[in-house]
Amino acid sequence: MTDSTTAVDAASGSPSWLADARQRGSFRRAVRRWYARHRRDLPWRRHRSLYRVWVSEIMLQQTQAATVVPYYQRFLKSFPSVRRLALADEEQVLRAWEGLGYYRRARNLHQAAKQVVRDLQGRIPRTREQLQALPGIGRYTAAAILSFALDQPHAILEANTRRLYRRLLAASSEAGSDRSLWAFAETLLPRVRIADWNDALIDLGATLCSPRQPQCSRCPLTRWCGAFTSGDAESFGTAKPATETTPLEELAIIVESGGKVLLRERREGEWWSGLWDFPRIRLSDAESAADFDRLRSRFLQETGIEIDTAVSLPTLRHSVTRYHIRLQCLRAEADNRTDDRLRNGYRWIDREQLERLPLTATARKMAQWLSTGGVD
DNA sequence: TACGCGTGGGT
DNA sequence: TACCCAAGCGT
Repeated sequence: MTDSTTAVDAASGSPSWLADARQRGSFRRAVRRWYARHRRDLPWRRHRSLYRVWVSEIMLQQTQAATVVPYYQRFLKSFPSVRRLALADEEQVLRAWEGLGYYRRARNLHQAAKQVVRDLQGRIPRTREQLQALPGIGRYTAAAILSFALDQPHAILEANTRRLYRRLLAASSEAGSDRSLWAFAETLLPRVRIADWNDALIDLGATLCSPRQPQCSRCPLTRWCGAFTSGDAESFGTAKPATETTPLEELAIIVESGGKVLLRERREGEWWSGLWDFPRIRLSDAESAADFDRLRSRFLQETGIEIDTAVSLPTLRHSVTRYHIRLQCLRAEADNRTDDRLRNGYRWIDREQLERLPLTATARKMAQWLSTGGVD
């Protein structure tokens, strides 16, 4: 190996070794040798079908593998086939997804399953174009499904491989555009054993080529790595400028009346649409949770229900994209329970139903307080 | 092209 | 504690 291995061809912007078939072969063997010894044992790699890989890939979008594992296993138990998924109610599907976030994924997956059963006799498409026509499946997911389930020759580009390729190319976030990274991935793609190849690159990116403190000393690819050669591998791992966050103050109230609690299904276009939530009020800068009379009147406006006193519960903190929400929680009794006064879609729900309904993450925590009779 | 979308793990 | 980040897609 010479010092010029990681040199970059000025015209194409790609490293000079990439044009050399022998070098590409050497690179591929290094990847495969590493994978043979270090592959992760993940449930969606055990017995692969189009359906199972599809479910796993949707769950894995923007979500770490370790987080997905228990959800994947439960989901397949509840919905073992595309037909069973298509027959399910959306509420059941969202309940199985609850806690994973990005609930649009679950609704798209459910819609797509219904489409496959209704229009395609239950046969999941086997081409990238047809897969990408289904909701929730983009270029990466289509390529992943076909390569993992059927070993079709499609390159992939996602968070792990994107970081790995940026480092290999010593590309800054501007130079390392998705267009050039996809092209790089396709040039590297071997002719056979594509599923293993794509898994290998993902595992390398996930376990060695991590965003911070990459394990270059254990990496089989340092000979070809521009970032390693530059001596500053870490700096290529993160790219995004931090977006400014906005703090929000909100109030949530558990209101009980005769064994029922007040809940509302979040509507289309709102955050957490399709999930159920306790009554929630956005507090302006001028409003304070300590001003109970004011809150009482805001609550009446929001729900149509009057409360007299309330007990404080813990304050929860959570984020939605660029908003950091401080959610103050209260518990109260309703003065009455006349359904005809309810507004904005609020409903009285049996406490036992809380187990069955899909709740937002904060609502689930509050429901736990309710069922255990206290706070952790 | 850039932003909205959720949550939990890691540091 | 308060960040950063994750097997992306849709608009």
